[in-house]
Amino acid sequence: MSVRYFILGFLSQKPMSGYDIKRFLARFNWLIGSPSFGSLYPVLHALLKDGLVTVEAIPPEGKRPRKIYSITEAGRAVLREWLDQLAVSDASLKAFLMSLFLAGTFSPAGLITHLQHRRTQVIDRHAALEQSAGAPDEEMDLGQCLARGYGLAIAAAELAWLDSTLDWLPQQSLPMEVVQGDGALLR
Amino acid sequence: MSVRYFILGFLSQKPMSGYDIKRFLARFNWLIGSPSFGSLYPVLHALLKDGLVTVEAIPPEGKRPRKIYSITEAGRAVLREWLDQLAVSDASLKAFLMSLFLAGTFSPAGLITHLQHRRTQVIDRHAALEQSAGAPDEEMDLGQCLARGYGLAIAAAELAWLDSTLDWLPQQSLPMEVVQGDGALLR
DNA sequence: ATGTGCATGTAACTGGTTACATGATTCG
DNA sequence: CGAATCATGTAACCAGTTACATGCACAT
Repeated sequence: MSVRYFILGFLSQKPMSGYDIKRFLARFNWLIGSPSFGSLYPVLHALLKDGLVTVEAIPPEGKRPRKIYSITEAGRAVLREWLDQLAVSDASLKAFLMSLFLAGTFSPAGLITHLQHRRTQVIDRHAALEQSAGAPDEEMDLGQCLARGYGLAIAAAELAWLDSTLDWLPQQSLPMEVVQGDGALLR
Repeated sequence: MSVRYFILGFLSQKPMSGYDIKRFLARFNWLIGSPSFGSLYPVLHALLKDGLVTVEAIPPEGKRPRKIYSITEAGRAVLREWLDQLAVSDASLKAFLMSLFLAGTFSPAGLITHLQHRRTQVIDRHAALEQSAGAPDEEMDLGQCLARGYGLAIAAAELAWLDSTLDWLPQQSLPMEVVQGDGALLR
């Protein structure tokens, strides 16, 4: 049920309609895929029933009203919980990109920790893939060879991006809120 | 039903057991995920029922027999059909990596065409993502900014890999069993 | 002898898709 | 005026996961 938390995350940024969320995600369709309306709207209804979001039908100047959803405090708590568990798990590319979208809900320090954690994961995977050629008993055909090279390239690119972002980020987050004293990851 | 064709593709390389396929795919778990046994074995049974594969219980030196599956001619035809349709569709990263695994089932010329087609797709997506900053009416928060940069980095890396592979591939005279061992192959 | 890895399998569940239905609005 | 886009929704269906069950082999 990852769509649930993903929606929750978008709504934590600003109130949106279901259609807005879909349209926004379409841009990253190739990387992570975007949920269909057939899953989006029911999830929205479920979130509403659970009290994690609220609706408001806003008629924009004589137009047909759009249903704008807003996250509640309970919703924020649930989202925070999910992010915490995501940070420690060995996340897929999809899950990580999701967490990136929600960067705004992290504290500055928490975000940096999150990226650093991801960095060690990527390094591990890159090393594992590189080693996979060393197994001499197992022959690699063209397909395995290409797939391995592709994976290595993606991992290397993500590592480079993480490094440059981790370098750039501290300068950006200075004007933001001060880190919480108790070491909590999230704002 | 992508697992079906994926399995078919692996079996087109060489006969394997279900366990073999799972173990092999685990390496790329972070990129594309690997199917669980709960889906793997039933699919294998279905393929068998449809006559796309055959089984042979091979007892390795007094050990308990393993079920080795082999692809049939009908299976090869189905796989080819799937690959054809995949090549023209706007494939996700996952589907593309799948097709890479099956590079051996392409003709040399067909593989190059496939990669070139992918290349234009990646260029388009990169351009689309880059443009998404230009929209002045829509403000980008930190999360959208990071996600966009991440997507751009991945796309750029894939493009670079495609270029170098397309450059390297034609020199590889004859198809199938290529090199084993050293990782400098795809550099 | 007991635990861990190999190896195969099944049943229940569910998250998500496909396909369909509706209506209002905007554009050529 | 008709087509396309915006916008929301429902129901059937299915792929794939989780959880469980089985049994052999091998090491500690």
